[in-house]
Amino acid sequence: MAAAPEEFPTDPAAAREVQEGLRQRVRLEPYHGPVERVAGVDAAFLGDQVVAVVVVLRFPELTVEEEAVAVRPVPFPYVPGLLSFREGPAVLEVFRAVANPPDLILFDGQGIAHPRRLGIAAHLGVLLDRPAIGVAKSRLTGTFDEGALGAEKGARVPLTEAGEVLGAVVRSRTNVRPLFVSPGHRCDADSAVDWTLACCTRYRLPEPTRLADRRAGEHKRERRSHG
DNA sequence: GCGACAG
DNA sequence: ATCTTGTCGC
Repeated sequence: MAAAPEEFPTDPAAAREVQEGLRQRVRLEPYHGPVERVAGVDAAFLGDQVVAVVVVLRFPELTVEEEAVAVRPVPFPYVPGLLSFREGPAVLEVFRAVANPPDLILFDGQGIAHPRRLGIAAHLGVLLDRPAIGVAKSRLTGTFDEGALGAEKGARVPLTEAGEVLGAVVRSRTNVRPLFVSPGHRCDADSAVDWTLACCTRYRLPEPTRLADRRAGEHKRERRSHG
């Protein structure tokens, strides 16, 4: 069954209203697991199509247990702050193909570190009703003390806005650009950072998100050459 | 009015 | 996000 149209409007103004309503369903609380499965989600674009990928890993082994792909037409333009309306429908569809529900989900984007506190990880975390974390490669909103952020892996400094803690800027690897981690749903800033770091090995991106990103690229490549 | 702006 | 090879540096 397709998502109800009112949940994913085609109009930016209506989309912002949906966010204002859903933000009230976000639950910020410590999350201590236990985690047996961690999923990574990512989306890629090919022409007018969205390629959504979810990779489920075993934790703490971080070995791939299953993956799924969904392709759908792009439903919304890219508008800063409304990313989930562009990738959300495809992501929800790909999750319907996942056999074992993951205990935790890592998204490529913001959690509550968003203008209306409903980045893609918060939005989809609520709809999927699962602990979710936003792991973004760059900042959308919020400020942080750049000088206070150490260069060593594990270093972190709070990302705030008007005194509110939105998440943290985290060094996932020594001497690499930091990640912007924020809770999406059913976790808080500290646990979000801890779980994210627990999924980081030798790369800047945590394994779940990194593998989903790689898989999305592979599917695009083969889909581009064939039919 | 002038920037900033996840992917 | 996407168009794209080799190359510099830890």
